[in-house]
Amino acid sequence: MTTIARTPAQIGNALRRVRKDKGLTQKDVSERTNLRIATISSLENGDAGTQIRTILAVMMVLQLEFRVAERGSDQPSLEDIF
Amino acid sequence: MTTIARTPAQIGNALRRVRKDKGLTQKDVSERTNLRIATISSLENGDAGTQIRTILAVMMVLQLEFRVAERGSDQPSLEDIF
DNA sequence: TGTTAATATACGCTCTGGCGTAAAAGGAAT
DNA sequence: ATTCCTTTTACGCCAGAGCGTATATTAACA
Repeated sequence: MTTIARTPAQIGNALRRVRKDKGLTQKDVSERTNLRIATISSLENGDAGTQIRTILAVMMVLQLEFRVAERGSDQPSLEDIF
Repeated sequence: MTTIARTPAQIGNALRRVRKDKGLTQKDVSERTNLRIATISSLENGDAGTQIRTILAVMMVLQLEFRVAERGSDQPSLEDIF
């Protein structure tokens, strides 16, 4: 699954969804990143001031990565083709 | 084009490349985002402390978006299929 | 090689992110 | 309802991001 994220809120929502899908709590992520639970909460709630190092640390733990893509270039999925 | 960005440096490089491809200077981006040139420079050089609002503002101007993707899920390109 | 554009750095300032810590509020069960 | 887990919020603190401004440094290129 790949989700578009153009706003801090969209990033936060995406990370929260993945975290829950993986059965992890904010505390789990907190421990594995050495970030405060409050920081994870803030990020998931779309705080625009969150530093990129913080987001990337959480994404690392969730085994996620960013892809920088041109806006509007729709991502063709295999389902769209076959 | 879609580039993977797992580190602040990779994000900075991707944004710099796209900016130049579009024939824009840091000053151009600076004016359109109301961010200082110094901030753009810092971001492009991979400052891990850059805030997500700053990165997203620049990406907006460059008509870029993030995609949150599972690490290791290779992005199949049409060329790979046909 | 000298001029101009572009990028990188620096200084003082204000604001706030994340820290440590703690408490409050929500949620999901029995 | 109460217990337990999870998430949110709060407070004082320090470090640093981005601001305004200005000056280096580097890059192009006549």
